[in-house]
Amino acid sequence: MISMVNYEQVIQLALERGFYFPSCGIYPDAPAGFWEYGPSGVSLKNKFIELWRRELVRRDRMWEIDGSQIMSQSVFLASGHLSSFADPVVKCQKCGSIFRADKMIAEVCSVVIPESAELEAFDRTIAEKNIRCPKCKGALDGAKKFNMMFRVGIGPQDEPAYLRPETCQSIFVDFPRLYKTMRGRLPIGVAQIGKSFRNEISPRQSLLRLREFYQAEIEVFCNPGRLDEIDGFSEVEGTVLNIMADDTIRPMTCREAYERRTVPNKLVAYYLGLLAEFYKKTGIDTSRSRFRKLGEKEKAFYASVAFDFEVETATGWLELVACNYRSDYDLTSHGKVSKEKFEVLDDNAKVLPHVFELSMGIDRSLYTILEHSLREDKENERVVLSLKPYLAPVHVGVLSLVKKDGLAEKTEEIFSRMRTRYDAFLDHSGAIGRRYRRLDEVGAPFAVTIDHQTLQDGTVTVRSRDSMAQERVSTADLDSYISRSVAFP
RNA sequence: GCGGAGUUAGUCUAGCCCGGCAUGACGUCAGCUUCCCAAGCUGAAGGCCGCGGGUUCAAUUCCCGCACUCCGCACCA
Repeated sequence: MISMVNYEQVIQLALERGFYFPSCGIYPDAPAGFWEYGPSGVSLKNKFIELWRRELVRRDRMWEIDGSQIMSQSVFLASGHLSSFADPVVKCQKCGSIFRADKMIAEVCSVVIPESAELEAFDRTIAEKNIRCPKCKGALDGAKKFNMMFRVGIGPQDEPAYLRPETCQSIFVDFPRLYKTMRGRLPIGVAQIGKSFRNEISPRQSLLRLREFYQAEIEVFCNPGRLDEIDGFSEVEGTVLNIMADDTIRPMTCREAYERRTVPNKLVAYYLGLLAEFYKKTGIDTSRSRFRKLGEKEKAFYASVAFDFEVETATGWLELVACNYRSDYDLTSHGKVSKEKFEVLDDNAKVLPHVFELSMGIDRSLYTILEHSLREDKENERVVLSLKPYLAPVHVGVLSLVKKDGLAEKTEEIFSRMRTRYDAFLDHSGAIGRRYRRLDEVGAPFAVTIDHQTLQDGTVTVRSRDSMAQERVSTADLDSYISRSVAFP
């Protein structure tokens, strides 16, 4: 009857209905890992971002900024990306093949050299063991670092700079100014939505692994001595988190998670709670989600505690948000390199804030919303995108039952009253059932149909997407009906 | 990056072995008809058959290279 969908069906819908599609598609040299959002995708994305603003930024009274995508070399010297965000590679002088140095050496002669070792270590082993190109036996060049950041040259001097590999660096860099000018008090969240860039070796699966992608990041600056003093904690203490630690998933409330020390402090428990409540409202099936506590080896080098928020999709468990307690790693290193002071006054004492981060992948979240919302309704021979009404690219379709007898004109009159307030879609042509099905596929929760009775008594039918049920509504009440139905929660 | 499979209209697809004007369906658009759930009829638009090279009188078809997509592996701040 109603069946779940797979990855292919989501891609198909995305391509056919203008959600997203490959970038530069008409040219043969289109690079992998770049996708664009079409009209339906942009509309969904904008609404998703609005929900994020409501549920996280405004709810927690965070500051939102919008930083540069290109940042100076010094930023990444301080952040560690210049040295650490890179893989060691060697190139064959003869056939030009490129290999991961550590992997190739381990494979050929079983000598294990850590990825982060000095480049000389790879060169030395290659020379000692006389390692040649595994493909053509040619001589190998010296090892180099392949940095995953995109380098750009600025001005005629080609000054080195980089496309940011994560949005949060501008938040750290801007923190001292923000704190002074915005009258800050700890704890304070600073949020940012924007693009980040990573030169992935092998981008895959459309929106799931991109070279240019959207992040919504929140950095919460806090006093490490007062992590259990969180005003809003009572608001989320009953919120259930599916926490996965030691390979088992256990649902527990934020309060339980904190009291059992599964989550280290109230501040982290509070933000995981906010995040869980946000995702519930996106329409993602959160019964198939988990906060996976990362083990020592999996964590990023700056994280002392880390949870990945993951959701089960047709492609397996997918990481949507990385939640890292970054301690004072970032502010300390930016302080050292820039000589800027990052200490602030809290509770009459000077303190270097710690940072807890929620780093959200927007593209992956949108994919998951589509996958979890898409249904094949075999009984009614239709494909339905059951998006939350407030996220739907089209709020309401406005249809004339037939074009003649003045119905088209009446329909346009009703449409023009709605079009600046809602994402409304006007359609006169074709069989009415076909037009309903088309709207079902872009997730429009309602369709308003103007028929002969409309001309007599001023009522229209409102057909709802999920139930296909219809009711008559007076045109005088239409605005409040739709506005109530598509309002954010 | 490695191994495998693919790439023909918006989408899916036939043709490829065996070289000779590019198939069909769905969708889209217009008209007629019906008037509340993908009905029917008529018509139309839409393709350098992924890109580049080679063989050939002639390449969607055979050969080589590349790009991209998908699946596994690896990678994944």
